[in-house]
Order: sequence, then C-alpha cells, then structure tokens
Amino acid sequence: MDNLSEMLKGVLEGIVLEIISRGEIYGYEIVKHLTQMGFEGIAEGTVYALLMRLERNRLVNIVKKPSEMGPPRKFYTLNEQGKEKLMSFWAKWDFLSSRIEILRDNGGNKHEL
Amino acid sequence: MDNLSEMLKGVLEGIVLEIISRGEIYGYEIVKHLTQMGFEGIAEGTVYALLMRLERNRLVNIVKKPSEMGPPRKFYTLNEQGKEKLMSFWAKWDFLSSRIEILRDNGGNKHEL
DNA sequence: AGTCACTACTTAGCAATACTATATACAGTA
DNA sequence: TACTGTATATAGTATTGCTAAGTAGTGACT
Repeated sequence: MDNLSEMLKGVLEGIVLEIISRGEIYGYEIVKHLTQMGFEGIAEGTVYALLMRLERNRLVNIVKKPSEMGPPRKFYTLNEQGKEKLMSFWAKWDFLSSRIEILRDNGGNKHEL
Repeated sequence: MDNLSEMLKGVLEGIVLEIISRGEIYGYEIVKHLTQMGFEGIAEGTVYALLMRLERNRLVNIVKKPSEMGPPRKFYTLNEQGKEKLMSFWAKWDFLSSRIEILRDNGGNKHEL
C-alpha cells in the first residue's frame, strides 16, 4: 500500500487526541502506540510536532516528569478544549465516513442525483 | 460542525475518482454531485484544481463537448492508471477506517499495548 | 574511556492538498 | 444593459504530515 500521509491529514490529530483521552501519556509512548496500531510509517517527528501544536493551541495540559530510562518525559492530558476538539473530530469523522460508505454502497449507479 | 477541509485531504481525490468511475462526467456536475452528497462546503475552485491535477497526473481521459446551457464542458473518464489509483484509494481508506474503528471500539481501555 | 543502543524530545525546511478570491465566457431573460 | 445560471481556470495562502538532523540521558559492552 503506498503511503497514507495525505489521508492522515486532519485525522492523525484526532487519533492522538483520542489516545491522550484514555489517560496521561507521553510522546514516545504515543509513537509506540501508533506503531502497534498499524501506523508504522508515522515518523516520530510528525508526532512530536503535532504534540507541540496541541500545546500551542491549548488543547492539553502538560506535566514533566523524570524517567529512569532516559531524558525527562512530557506527560499529556486533555483539557476542556481538548475534549471538545476530540468530540468535534468524531463528529467530522462520522460525517465523512458515512458519506463515503454511501458513495461506495451506491456502487455502479450512474450519477443518480 | 466546523470545517472538514483538513480531513478531506487525500480523501476528496478518491471521492472524485469514484464519481468519475461511475461514468463520463464533467466538473460542474461533479460539484453538484458533491453538494448533493452533503459536501456543501467544497468550493468549485477546489474541484477544478483537483481535476487539473488528475489530468496532469494522467489519471483521466478528457473529451470536450459543447453545451446548450453555457460554455463547453470537459468530460472526464478514468484511464487504467486512474482505476488503479482508485483501487489504491479504497485500500488506504479501508486500512485507515478499520484502525480508527478499532481505536474507538477499544473505548476506555487505558493504553493497552 | 569510547562506542553503541534505546529512550525521549526538538526543529528547520519541504511537499501535498484544500481554500479564498477572482477572472473569463456562453446562454437566456428581465 | 444587467443579472442569473452554466462552466472552467488560476494565483496566492494556510494547514499539516514528512525528512533529516540534532540534543540528551541511561546502561551495556569493549
């Protein structure tokens, strides 16, 4: 399968918000989580940049904690705005995916309006 | 619902390819088709630019025909490459949407790897 | 001490794609 | 003449993911 990157635009943020909503988590762990979900192609840099954006847009709370395994970790949780953004993501996703399934199921029908 | 535009990236092309695959159609009609599907926010300019891209990337055949209602129309059909691109779109869509449904259904589970 | 691997985060510059706004042009009608 | 509907084109912008590189801490092996 060639690459998903364009299709991830606007979706990856929602996926990451959903992951954070499950409980406090830090960037490196999010990357591993995504990999384990099957998104092996997603670069670390992409995720960290996205997290910086969440911070800049004030969708998350951040607590820095020392790690025994390496440099300090930045733990993310959703704030109210983040939770709203997540709900908005799911609303958009449901809208889009339902339209697309309708289009597909309409298979073979020739431009019926 | 706020705006879908980011989420459409990489998806709109597939939607338009699918519409064209149903039979010869021209740009203005594609726009109306999208509107009727519920994508009311998609600007004409977006669709025409996308069609130009399909042409530039040699995914479509084009025949120009006069119209009784206005300027000449450019009718699009998919060529072999376009059909392959469409299949690739559906493969990517299925991958992405299945992962996202898994994520959602996994609801409440706290970062289980 | 030096090197490597794993953990963990950051950033600069690029590419792809949708949007805004505007322009062009043909046909019918007030 | 002016307006509406039909029909296509394009310049400039914003957003977002990717590539590639860098910085740093810890532990293991040589």
